[in-house]
Amino acid sequence: MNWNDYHSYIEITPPQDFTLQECLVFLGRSEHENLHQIRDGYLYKLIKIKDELVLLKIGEAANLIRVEFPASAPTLEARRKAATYLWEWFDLSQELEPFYEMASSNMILHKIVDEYRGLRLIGIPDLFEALTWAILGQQINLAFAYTLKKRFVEEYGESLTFEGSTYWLFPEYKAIANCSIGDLKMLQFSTRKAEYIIGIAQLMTSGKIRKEDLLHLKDYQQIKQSLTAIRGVGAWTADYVMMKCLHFTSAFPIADVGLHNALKIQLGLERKPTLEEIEVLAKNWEGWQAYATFYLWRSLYG
DNA sequence: ATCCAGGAGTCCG
DNA sequence: CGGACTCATGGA
Repeated sequence: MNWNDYHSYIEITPPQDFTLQECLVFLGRSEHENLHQIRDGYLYKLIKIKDELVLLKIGEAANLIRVEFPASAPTLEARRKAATYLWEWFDLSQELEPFYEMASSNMILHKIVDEYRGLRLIGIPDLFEALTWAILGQQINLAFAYTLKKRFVEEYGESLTFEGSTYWLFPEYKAIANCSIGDLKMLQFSTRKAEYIIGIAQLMTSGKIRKEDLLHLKDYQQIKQSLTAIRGVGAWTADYVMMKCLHFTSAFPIADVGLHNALKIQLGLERKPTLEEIEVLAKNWEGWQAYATFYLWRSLYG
């Protein structure tokens, strides 16, 4: 991780193949998003560092990522954690050349990697958030999923108001472990979604699911099995979480409806492709299925 | 009104 | 193991 500390702000030197603007386009895809804001070309994000809410203002300065701390003077630890957070959020450890190399000769991918070059797989570093967001999105349209998330965040998350704008933090699992099914049903969660999410909050509170433990397993299949053993987590959710939270570039949520729609459009099909057809199409994506999927999702947002 | 949505669990043979 | 059924409700 390459960053410079100027005490009141920091600058991160991104790796090759990084374009902040492309990442901001993806982050700005939904009007309903309340876990970050984009204004005047700057990205605002609230994070928590040792019980303290820290607002980040992220922008570009001469090909560097500059992070300012508009709401309060940052401690050294806050500056370090901010750099670490951004490095993970934007997946800056990844070397994308092999992906672009593969994609350049791929019938489906070559056009979109050219168009969105520099886009990184925007992650969800917090495991509880990744799991919860995936479960919220199961089998309902995305607009409604965002509505549910907004209610959930604004009911159980912490917030900071600065210069007239309110910034939200995703709820912590400890705060949700004590919820009843009825509490979440009041937000229009289905019984199933409420059960799954409270169950996961309880598993995490008791230490039975931890991101570090999953990452230590290393092996793709072991981690996927550990995840799908959780009630409410099927193959799609496990791959989604491995892709967005655990940084597995080979994770592949092959049953994803958004992926199907993107492939249908890219290929000019009358219908969505079948799973068997997708397996054939993705034959050469080996090792980069997550990035291929992510770029295809991006293609759905104009 | 009708169909679909960034699925998962359960049951049945 | 593979397929059908159930959940559950907003959006287009």
